[in-house]
Amino acid sequence: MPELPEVETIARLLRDGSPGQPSLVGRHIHGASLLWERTLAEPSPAEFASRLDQQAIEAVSRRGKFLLLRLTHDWLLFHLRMSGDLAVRPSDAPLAPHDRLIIVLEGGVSLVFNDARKFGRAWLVEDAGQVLGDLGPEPLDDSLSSGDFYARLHATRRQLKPLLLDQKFLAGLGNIYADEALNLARLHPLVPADRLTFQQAESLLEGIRTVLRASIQRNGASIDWVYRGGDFQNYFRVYQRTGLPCPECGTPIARIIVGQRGTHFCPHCQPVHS
DNA sequence: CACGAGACCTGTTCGC
DNA sequence: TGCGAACAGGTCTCGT
Repeated sequence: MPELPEVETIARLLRDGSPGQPSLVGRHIHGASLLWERTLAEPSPAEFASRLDQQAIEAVSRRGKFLLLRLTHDWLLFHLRMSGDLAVRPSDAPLAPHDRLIIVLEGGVSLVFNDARKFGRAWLVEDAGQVLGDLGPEPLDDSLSSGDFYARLHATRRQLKPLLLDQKFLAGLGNIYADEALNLARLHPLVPADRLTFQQAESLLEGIRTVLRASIQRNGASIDWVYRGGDFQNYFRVYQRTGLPCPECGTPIARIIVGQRGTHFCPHCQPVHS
């Protein structure tokens, strides 16, 4: 589940709370338990426990697919990878399957990191930049102009699909939204980036922003057993719709493998040339 | 520089 | 029903 819209949804939930679910902002940390060692990227478990003590959560935000908690002295960062999830639970709730890290807060609530596949990671660091350093621009940030985007595309000959998945090129897109954005822009996933015209670059940026905004509006997409309450999966045009008719022209959606990732597109609306 | 393969993991679904 | 293969929202590292 976790690409930019899903991480944004979780960040908003943790920051603003929801009916019956308090906000995390302003809460002091009363301890932590690490149930799967490798979930903690840094520091050591012992240092983690001692440094968390006496800090409070000051702010919650997102950068790319990272969830950022600004603490009194440090930053607590999470990356959900494939199956991670963050939720607030009563501190006396029993452990659930796949719980990996629990941060106990004041007021009888805990922040729980649950992750079936164990790919997700948490960092406690003084400087968030040391973890986020290489990330490309935020796609929804107005300071990214179509001129900038065109220039970035023309700096490489890489194929569009793998390029959009590269977090150094642009932060936050994953397999779903890369496919959806290319479809909206009517661009074939294998086209070399430096072959796009200015107009095509513009419409790709437009497609990226359109699909990300639409998904955030629907609280992201929920697939399989990881459920966040979002329903953008009901609005996919190509992702995981192999063989189903293109919403634009009715041509069956094709699936190919690009960079070892399933890639979905309409062979008619997204031709290889022009 | 750019690409592909393999690793890290568990769970679900599909084909025989 | 059973069983193995394929596949899944991500990223890192290594070899060519």
